[in-house]
Amino acid sequence: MAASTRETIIQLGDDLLRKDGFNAFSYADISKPLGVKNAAVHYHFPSKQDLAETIALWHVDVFERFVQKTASKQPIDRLRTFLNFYHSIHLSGKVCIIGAFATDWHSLNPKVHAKVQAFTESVVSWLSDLVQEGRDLGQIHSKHNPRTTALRILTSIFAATQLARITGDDDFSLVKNSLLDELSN
Amino acid sequence: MAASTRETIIQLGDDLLRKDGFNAFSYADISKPLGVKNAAVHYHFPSKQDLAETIALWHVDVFERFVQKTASKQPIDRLRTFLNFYHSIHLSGKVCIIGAFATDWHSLNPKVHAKVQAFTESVVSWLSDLVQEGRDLGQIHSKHNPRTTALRILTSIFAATQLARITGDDDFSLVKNSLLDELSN
DNA sequence: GTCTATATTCCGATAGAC
DNA sequence: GTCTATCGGAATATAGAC
Repeated sequence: MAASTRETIIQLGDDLLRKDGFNAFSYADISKPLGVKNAAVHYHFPSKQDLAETIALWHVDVFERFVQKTASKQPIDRLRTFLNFYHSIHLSGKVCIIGAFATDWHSLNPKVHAKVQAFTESVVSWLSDLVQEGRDLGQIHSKHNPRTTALRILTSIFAATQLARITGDDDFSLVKNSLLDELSN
Repeated sequence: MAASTRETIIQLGDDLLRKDGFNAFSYADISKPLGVKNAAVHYHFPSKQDLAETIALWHVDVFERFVQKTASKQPIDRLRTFLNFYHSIHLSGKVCIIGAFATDWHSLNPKVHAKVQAFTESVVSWLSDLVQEGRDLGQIHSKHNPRTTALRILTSIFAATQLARITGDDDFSLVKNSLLDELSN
């Protein structure tokens, strides 16, 4: 099925947000590829905050599907899939949405904050469960409590998508591979 | 000694850059506290890119002094001081300059990029040396190569300054303390 | 050398056309 | 329901006053 205008706007907005940052793009950057005037975007998303909120909700959806699709995998394989997903983010020239929202935090209103918080907490929670399960099964090695390990995985890999812009692709791989090496039993 | 106007601009610019992001502040935000018109800032820094470049160079200076001041410490204590420095960044409501520049990367010109790359490489290099030395002295425990461990420390702690905006202060401490726990022998 | 008045462009947003 | 013409304001930057 063809993507609706609304869906296309969300996609373009998400790309711009994660490539350039919330304050670096305008509605004109979204309307131009669509072949309409910038004001047309305001019909679908009255304010830029509304768009940001919808982008956050879209990530909730995507992650929910990711969770379901990987639910039957072994914990260590879920981790591998998670890290591969971040690798694709890096290769596409974007950064993780969590870091993008975090550095633009003070430009976003409370409604956006709430959605981003819910999304982030769901990722941390999912990772914590993965670590706990993996440890119970003897697949994952970690001396910290599950949430702490989850935070260490998440911070390292999402910062790697940022750092690699500065220091190069190799450093992304070093971070990614070291996480797997370290956590695998 | 009283800070020069130029120095004050750099300070204000750095604060705004790390609190709100490069595209979220204007010269008016800098000129207002100084009691002058926004155009006055252009005399000191003709373009915003010039200001960004100078901010990057300022961080090179600060880090150089940090390195010298901590040179006589034991590796594990240097690490502790480094992580405490990031704690103060977090408490002041800012994020690490590396992450701030990284998410705004495509808004910055090649001259800024070069300065940020030099700064970042000096931090990674310093951390790598610290890890290597610490391991030789039996103070630091790490199964990866020094650069990889350095990258894991840096990514985790700078992302923690970002993540904690979303999930709260506790998570910053969890990351920070787990790094020390894990690396200390 | 330092700052102000001003130009130009672009931004987010509203009102209203179709 | 969808998009355009347009507004008010803010952004970066230049030219020139003091």
